[in-house]
Amino acid sequence: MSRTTIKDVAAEAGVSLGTASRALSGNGSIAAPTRERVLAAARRLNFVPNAQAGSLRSERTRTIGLLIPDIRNPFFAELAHVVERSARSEGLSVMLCSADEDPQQMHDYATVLRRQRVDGIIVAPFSTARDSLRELQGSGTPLVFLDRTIPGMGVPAVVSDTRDAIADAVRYLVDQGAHRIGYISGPSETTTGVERLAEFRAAAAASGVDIEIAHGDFQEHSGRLGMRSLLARGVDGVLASDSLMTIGAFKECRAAGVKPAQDLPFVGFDDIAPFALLQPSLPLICQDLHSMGAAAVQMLLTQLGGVTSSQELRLEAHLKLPSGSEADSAQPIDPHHHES
Amino acid sequence: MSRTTIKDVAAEAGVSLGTASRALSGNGSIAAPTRERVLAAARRLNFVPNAQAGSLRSERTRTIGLLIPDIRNPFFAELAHVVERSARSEGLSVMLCSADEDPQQMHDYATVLRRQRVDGIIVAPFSTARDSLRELQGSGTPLVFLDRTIPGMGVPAVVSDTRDAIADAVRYLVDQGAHRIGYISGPSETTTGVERLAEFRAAAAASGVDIEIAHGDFQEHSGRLGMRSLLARGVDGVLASDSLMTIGAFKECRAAGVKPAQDLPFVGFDDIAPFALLQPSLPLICQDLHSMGAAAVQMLLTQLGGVTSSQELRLEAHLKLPSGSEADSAQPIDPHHHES
DNA sequence: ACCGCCATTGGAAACGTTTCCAATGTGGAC
DNA sequence: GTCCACATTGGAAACGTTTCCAATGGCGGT
Repeated sequence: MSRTTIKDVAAEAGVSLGTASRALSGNGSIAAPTRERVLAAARRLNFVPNAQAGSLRSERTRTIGLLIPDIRNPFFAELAHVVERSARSEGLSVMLCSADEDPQQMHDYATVLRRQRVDGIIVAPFSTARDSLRELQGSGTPLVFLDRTIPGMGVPAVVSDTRDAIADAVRYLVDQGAHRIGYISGPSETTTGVERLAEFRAAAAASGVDIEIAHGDFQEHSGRLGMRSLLARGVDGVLASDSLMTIGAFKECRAAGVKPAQDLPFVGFDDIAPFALLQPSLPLICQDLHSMGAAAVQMLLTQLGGVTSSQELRLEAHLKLPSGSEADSAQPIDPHHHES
Repeated sequence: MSRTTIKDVAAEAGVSLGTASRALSGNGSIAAPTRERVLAAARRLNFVPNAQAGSLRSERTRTIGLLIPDIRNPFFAELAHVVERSARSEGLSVMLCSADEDPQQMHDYATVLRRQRVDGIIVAPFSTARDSLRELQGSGTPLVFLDRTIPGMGVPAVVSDTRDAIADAVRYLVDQGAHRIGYISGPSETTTGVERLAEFRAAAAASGVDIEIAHGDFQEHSGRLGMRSLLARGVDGVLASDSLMTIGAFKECRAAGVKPAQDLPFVGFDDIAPFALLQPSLPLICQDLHSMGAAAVQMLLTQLGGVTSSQELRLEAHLKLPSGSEADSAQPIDPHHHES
């Protein structure tokens, strides 16, 4: 049993309960020999402190919440991994919540996290979850938005700046001979959905190319439907605006007997591992996931330190073209194996 | 601020603290009108109970730990999602820990979960983490093994039974003309690594075909190395024993100018979404992820109920062949869009 | 030698729930 | 009419830490 409490440790070490606590938590002054004696006793008794009791008194849980739309989305899985590592290295545990792109579920999770009294929350929000998030904000929980944001809430955010990458993508599609570019957009409830669409429109206008828009919801299925609709509208180039819709669009092409990136100029989104299997490889808009996750944790830490800010950090995304296909790069086939 | 406590709610409702608690938690008898009054008061005050305080007294956290090797592995991402959903529907929160296939990290997480006093833990273990897990077990935390197990620990487990699927895969490769089949194995620290290898050996022996083994570690990189080694050894058919190594093996083929499943008969592992993008599509050994995750949660619930068992549930995996490629099935190209 | 400061320690309060126990009231059975 | 069982409620203890406060002792400065 872990029925061992700090009281037992104190007795074993021959000190008072308060002293034992100071030795174990590292707060308050304590003589080195005493600390050693307590630590030894704790080790001997295989003592593991009760986090509930500690948090109750100290009002800090050393735990943060991570509220993402869907862990099955490889983009968010990778992001979750990065956040988790960063947090861990700061001594924070992460409670992961995957809301299935559903505002109601996001609301429920927000309550769970509030009940758990997490020290702070990193969230990729929908605008339709604004009320739930305001509630959290009102309860004093430090928030950081990641990947997406909700303008006007005064919450600091880490997002990608996709303007140039999308412009590059449009230029690339035009170079490939496209005159009528289809775009599969994300939902208007997300800033990524709205902004990327606006950036695409602007870029297309600058290039003087025709466009067709299919409205999607960042799920694979809508990628399929979007591509189906765009094909019916006779586009000769397509840009999908997230990884799952890229997968869906790709599948639909296949079902329609069209080879994306060969028969049909195509640019996908997010550099997730399995895309590297595709032959010929896909042009992709890549986000700097690692920096995003790490930055979000740092921002949250800043807030936990009592500093309130509403800074928005924008990290450049970029267009990544297939290595050898356009003969514009003489790079080796197998540069370095381990991607991390 | 969420400075509102149950005491405030009690005052607002004009009842004692104990009564308020009974009304809110649903334990103990309480008159319906009283309960309504308390609930109304709680709503009015926007009261969210402090989980730490409750757990401290009740010795239950309504939280379980999920300890998996790597959330970036789509197999585990999907599994995590299923577990999370099942747990949530039982009113349990999940604390997700991703150990990067590293026993030391698994040990650290085990301590974190113990400190958090989670009610139980679902874990996909390495045998090298046996000591950490014994410690958990010794502390009285209910455990369930998922995907992998450690024999002899008396911990209930949910695993795939891959014997028949692997035999089918070997037969398939032979049918494709293979005489010397390469196998990329998982690490010997996992039961999945050991058992699948044994099953492969047995199936190959039964088919009278030559084999070559490359030892991997369930990471993409080792899939590459494994495939490289196997190609050098002149195999004419390959089976990779998990999803990440399938990705690695696939990439290596590409780098070597060999088309897997065309030039080289190939069977991969796990039916993860992006594999569906491949053209021609890959024969895959598929596990019943959904049932596995749900069963693990149910098993853990049983244990939380005080029943100790060491039951091992084995769910059949199966070989899934490319739909039309072998002309053995006349199925539509696009059966149903939404996979969940 | 005396005083005061600081480091160290012990003791106890406090955190916000749940749950145990006792007190009260209400209804039915005899 | 009396008594018992039961439902409901109030009050208080308990959970295991952290942290505040006060007490002790040693040490250097004067």
